[in-house]
Amino acid sequence: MAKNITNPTEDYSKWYQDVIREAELADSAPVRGCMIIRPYGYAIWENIQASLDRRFKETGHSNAYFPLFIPESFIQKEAEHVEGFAPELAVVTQAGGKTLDEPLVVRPTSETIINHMFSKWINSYRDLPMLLNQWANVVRWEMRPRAFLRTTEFLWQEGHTAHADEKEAREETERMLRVYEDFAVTDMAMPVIPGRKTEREKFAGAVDSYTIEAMMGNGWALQSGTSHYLGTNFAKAFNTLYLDSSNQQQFVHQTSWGVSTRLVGGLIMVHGDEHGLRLPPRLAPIQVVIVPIARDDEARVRVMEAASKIAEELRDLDVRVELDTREGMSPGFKFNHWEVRGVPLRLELGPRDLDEGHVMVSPRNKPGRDGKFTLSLDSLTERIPALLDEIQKEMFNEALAKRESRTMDITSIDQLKQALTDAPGFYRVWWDGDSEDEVRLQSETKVTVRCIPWDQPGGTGKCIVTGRETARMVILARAY
RNA sequence: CGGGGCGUGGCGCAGUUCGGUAGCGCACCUGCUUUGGGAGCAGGGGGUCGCCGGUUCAAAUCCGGCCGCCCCGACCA
Repeated sequence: MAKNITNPTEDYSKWYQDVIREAELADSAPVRGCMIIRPYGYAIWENIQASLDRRFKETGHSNAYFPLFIPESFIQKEAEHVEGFAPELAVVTQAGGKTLDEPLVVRPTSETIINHMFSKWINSYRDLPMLLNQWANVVRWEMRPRAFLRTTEFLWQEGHTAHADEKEAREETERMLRVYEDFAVTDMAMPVIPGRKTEREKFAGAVDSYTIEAMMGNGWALQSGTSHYLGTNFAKAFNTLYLDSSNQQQFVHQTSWGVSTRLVGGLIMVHGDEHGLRLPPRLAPIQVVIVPIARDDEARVRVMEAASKIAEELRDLDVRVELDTREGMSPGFKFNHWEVRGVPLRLELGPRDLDEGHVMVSPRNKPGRDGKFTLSLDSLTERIPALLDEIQKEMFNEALAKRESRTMDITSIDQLKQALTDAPGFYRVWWDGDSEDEVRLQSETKVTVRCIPWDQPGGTGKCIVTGRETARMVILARAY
């Protein structure tokens, strides 16, 4: 097995950290909970950004940038918002050698500062909808940091929109969750369950929160993206008003939505295996790596020439190719090097292959000798892009099959407890409980209501906690 | 904040019980031989042993204090 990587079945948390280290995705920082995102990890994030940014623009949003520092009083203007965020704020009280008159909060999210500006910019219904997004870093002083999944400072995008009425704002909320769903499925090859959050799990300050929930390799859930209908809560706190066509003052209806570098953690845990990282081709910084194999100088010249030509031809097709020209390393070492880093396709090219007019192809999702096959040199430009598409689909199907095999229908608390030890995963249950029931369930079993899926099975059943007949099915799981 | 563990070259660790002036594996550098699944040999560089204080002829080791990190839990994207 892979050196230096704990088997995921043995210790999942350790495996996760091992993969991050060995694939050189991130390193720990001198400040607790903070993380250095290394070039390879950052390249994945850049691909995530590029793909999402395109989708945001396609749905009419523009990027802007709001400041890192927010007056402390802003946070306090919306009651639920303060309550939710106060415990995890980093606050600057000293600057420029003086104690500040008003402390500055390092943004945990930007609803307040954005509303402050919206209230200045929005005057008329003609100014609406206002559709903004920003790529930024935020800080939340969480108690329990985990690389990528919950770091003190993290990178994300936060969309903030203002609309004339509830209907339009709710459509936006749903639209953006669908954008996240499509991104997760199409680019991350990560199946997700879109749905609504319960009262207890929703965003501090929102009327309704929606989420996409993904299952990680250990059966736990990862909240992978959220979209909130904020109603007029922030508009009221910040007086964000517009004049409608009949000259009446109205509060705007707002949304906010975000995904973060947490997605990189999701990518690791949905697809990673005992050999390390596996990246879906659409997000892989390197989609194809060519490992040249040469015994002597003469062979080296021949092989390098052929390899360079292949690399060039594939690059012309916008395939992200790396030619591993490093010398003095055995092919085996290189194979492992790229496997740990999750490169979807590896081409091995030596004198023998050249003589026979082909390359050896090793797809990362079928590691080892058994998964290898040959492709003729003249078929590469046609086959490689197609293969990348196939791998993308296979990875999604594999992840979906895994999730389905670990999703069960549960009808009682006892059955739930049994399932938690036997088969950690997602549990579909009928649910008519309230926040208190959720708290009780969590303290008893550690699971939480991940979401009320949009896709409901229909029919009714007995609620797992109250015993009442209900038409609402929810997903329970342990969560990161 | 509660529970557990750990601080010794870049990484992983041994040495601490019983004080004697720091070692192993990997990585790194040089050379030669190698190269189809993590190459071999030879040579080499790198550590005030988390910090402060104490005991002692002598402290990684003993004593006192402090700091930090990791894991598990409550909180959370």
